[in-house]
Amino acid sequence: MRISKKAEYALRAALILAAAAPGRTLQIQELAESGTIPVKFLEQILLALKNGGLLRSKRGVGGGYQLDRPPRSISVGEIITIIDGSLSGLAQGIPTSGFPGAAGIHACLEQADRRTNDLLHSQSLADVLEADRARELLAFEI
Amino acid sequence: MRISKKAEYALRAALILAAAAPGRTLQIQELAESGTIPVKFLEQILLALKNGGLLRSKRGVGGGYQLDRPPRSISVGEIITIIDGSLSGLAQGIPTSGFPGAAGIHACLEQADRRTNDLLHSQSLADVLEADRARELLAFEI
DNA sequence: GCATTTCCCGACCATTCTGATGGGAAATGC
DNA sequence: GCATTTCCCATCAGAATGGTCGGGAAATGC
Repeated sequence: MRISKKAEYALRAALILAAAAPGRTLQIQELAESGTIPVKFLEQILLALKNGGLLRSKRGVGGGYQLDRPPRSISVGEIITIIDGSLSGLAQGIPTSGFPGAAGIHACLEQADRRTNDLLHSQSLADVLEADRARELLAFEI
Repeated sequence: MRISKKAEYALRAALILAAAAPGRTLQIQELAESGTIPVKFLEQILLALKNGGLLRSKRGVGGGYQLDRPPRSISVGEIITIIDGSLSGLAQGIPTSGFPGAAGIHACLEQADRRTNDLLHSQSLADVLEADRARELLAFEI
């Protein structure tokens, strides 16, 4: 029913990378500080994101991480899915038969899953950052 | 990210009650067998549903449970909410500031929550049973 | 008054999940 | 060859999940 801390951290890190100057690499340390994330925990997360095809990394002096694709083409849903395995699996494990309404309830939950999936896969990191800026502007005007 | 087993059982029990002849009371034993639910566990669940204003109960010989309202006016979302406390809290615990995109990501997840909430609160037990019957009919024609 | 059935506790338990932490191997740059 | 930084596996404590068990009180029907 919730998003895992791990996925939350992954989103933070991805957003920080997305907000950084394009082409710039950030090290785990910097990301951990900017996002207030435990370093070693973040390490695992970045690794997962890398293996998920989202990040590119470079070892050694001057190494670090950067997004492997433009922020416009990376969705919130994709990140959560990489980390948590799935996103909003309300229908997971629910039987499709065995008692009255079984198929119906499963279909219903599946539809809910589809909706959040669609929404979160349609929101890119760029969208999120823009929403953030729009919100700041609004706050300023008030 | 998932619906708890408890909520799943609650849905089963509610649907079984909804499918029964109106006005008929079912005992824990019957519900447990029809829904394949551990009896003592179900007891807790029915109690919660009763305190949530969904069920009416009667003690003693010939006692049991029945819905306190027509199936048309009880939603899937209501049941899950009573048992799990909330439904689809993707945005729960996500900060609204502290790093670039924080507000944006929170807003995004909140929107997803609103959508599943709307959907599941719009689906009544009656709807679910009907969907079930429609599906059976379809299977028959194939 | 006796059987039945819900009500309502509270304790316990096994397993899994979550949120980390630690230590070393392997690249890389100089 | 040495510092740096990622890679990767192993482990761990604590919480949550999904129950189980027991027992006594209170309705209700006969």
